Amino acid sequence: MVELTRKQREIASRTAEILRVARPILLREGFQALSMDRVAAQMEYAKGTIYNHFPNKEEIVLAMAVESMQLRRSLFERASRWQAKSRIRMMAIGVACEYFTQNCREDFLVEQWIRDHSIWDKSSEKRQNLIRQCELDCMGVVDGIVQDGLRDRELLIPSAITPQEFVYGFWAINYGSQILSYSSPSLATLGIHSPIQAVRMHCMTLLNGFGWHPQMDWERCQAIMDELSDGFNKDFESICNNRGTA
Amino acid sequence: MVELTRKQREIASRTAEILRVARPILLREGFQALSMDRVAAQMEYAKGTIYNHFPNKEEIVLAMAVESMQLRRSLFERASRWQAKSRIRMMAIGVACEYFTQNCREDFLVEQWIRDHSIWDKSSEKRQNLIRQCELDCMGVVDGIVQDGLRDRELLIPSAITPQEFVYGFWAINYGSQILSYSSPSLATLGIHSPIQAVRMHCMTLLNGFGWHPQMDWERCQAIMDELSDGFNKDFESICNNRGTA
DNA sequence: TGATGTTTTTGACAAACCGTCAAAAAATGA
DNA sequence: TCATTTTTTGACGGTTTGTCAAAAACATCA
Repeated sequence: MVELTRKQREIASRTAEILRVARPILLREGFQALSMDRVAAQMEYAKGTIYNHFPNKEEIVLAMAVESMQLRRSLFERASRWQAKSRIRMMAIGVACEYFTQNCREDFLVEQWIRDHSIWDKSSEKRQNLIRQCELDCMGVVDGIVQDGLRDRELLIPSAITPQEFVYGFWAINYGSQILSYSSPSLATLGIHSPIQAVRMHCMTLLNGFGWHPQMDWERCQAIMDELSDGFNKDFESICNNRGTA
Repeated sequence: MVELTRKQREIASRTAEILRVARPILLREGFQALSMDRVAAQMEYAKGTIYNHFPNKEEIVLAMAVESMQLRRSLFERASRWQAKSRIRMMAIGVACEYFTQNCREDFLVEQWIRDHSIWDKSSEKRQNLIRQCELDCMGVVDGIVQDGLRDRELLIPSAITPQEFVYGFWAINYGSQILSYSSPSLATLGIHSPIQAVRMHCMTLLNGFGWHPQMDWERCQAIMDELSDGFNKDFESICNNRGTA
């Protein structure tokens, strides 16, 4: 049953179309403004048809989030394949995070919604698992780099924490920074003009502090990060454009 | 006009009562479940009366957030008054964060809602400013500690970032961790069993990495954090209980 | 081609919610 | 006591959600 009838393909493509229509509504006007009526009207279908694709609007949001997190995972995987010492590859993940927040802003924002329990709980187990899997995969990619660092004796993690908890710190600082820089009422007023530079500096200090070789100073760190940015830009772009094809 | 009539006092106290009723609905069932009808029914008032207190439900959420952020500010201020070297006082802020997340879980969750633009934008300027002020104050408290560290030459911040951006890193890691540990689908599955310990470790490494004296190892760090916890517990508790009196 | 059965689409419908406002009720004060 | 002000009420118009029987479109086969 690999063959799909014309009708079936039509339906499948409409699922994607719904997400395409729903996305700007969610992003620009929030979850409340995203109504089934409105999506239906905009697509010139009856409301019932939309309900054939998604049982409720929460599920639409989760479906969008799956796409976004799969994109993030792709960027992480690409970054992790960089041919360099483990620490540089770890920094490459940071570059992927920066890229994601800056160039895939909409996807980053969509990711936020899944943290809302009332949205999460109304969604199907199937999509919840897809998201869990993505999160697991992302953690796995970074954990792989850490494991390489440990194996090559370029890094030594204190016995008080697990490698995953080590990763968690970077996750938290990046994630926290992204949320704050998006939603905090005017960081500039608080004296924070370049949150991205600040996070770079903190990550460098952390990596140095944990003794991950090669150690480096700010100048060298910036040079490497910029080099990584250049190296990835084209690849990242094509990943962003070709997504959904897999 | 300092004197309030009985009626006026009645009305004022009802505002607080509304928040008391609305809070568990918001926390347990989310923003959508929080309806004016329901609050009114539960308080045995007509809906119009609730609208006399708040022009919409967004404003109720922001009012709750103001309370929560004022509590956070109080905890920060208390922590910052600890008589010790600047670095230890910085760690005291970390303890306040831990306390807030663990013992004032509901307040922490309420804080989240203000990051939702559709809620923020519908609220009154007055409450928005109250929240901005709280955030500014919190930053100010921590910045004060950093300034003391700089003045006493116990800390030297790289010229590439501002003192506020230095603070930002700690804000981000704590904030990010709180959000992740609350909403990430099962951190334990990812191998993260003690997010709080992990954050402690990362903060210690950061503070050491920036050369903030006195430098310390994990054992010493834990000892100090535990001591701070003990020192604050009673004060924090009474702050939590007496809030709203100011 | 046309008759028959299946799948898909449709939009009217009940229930719930938001925010308004004129009228009713309560409080105030002379 | 009665006139004036303040507060409360709940019915109302306009939306939204999710359902479901009927209509339309499609597939299959004689």
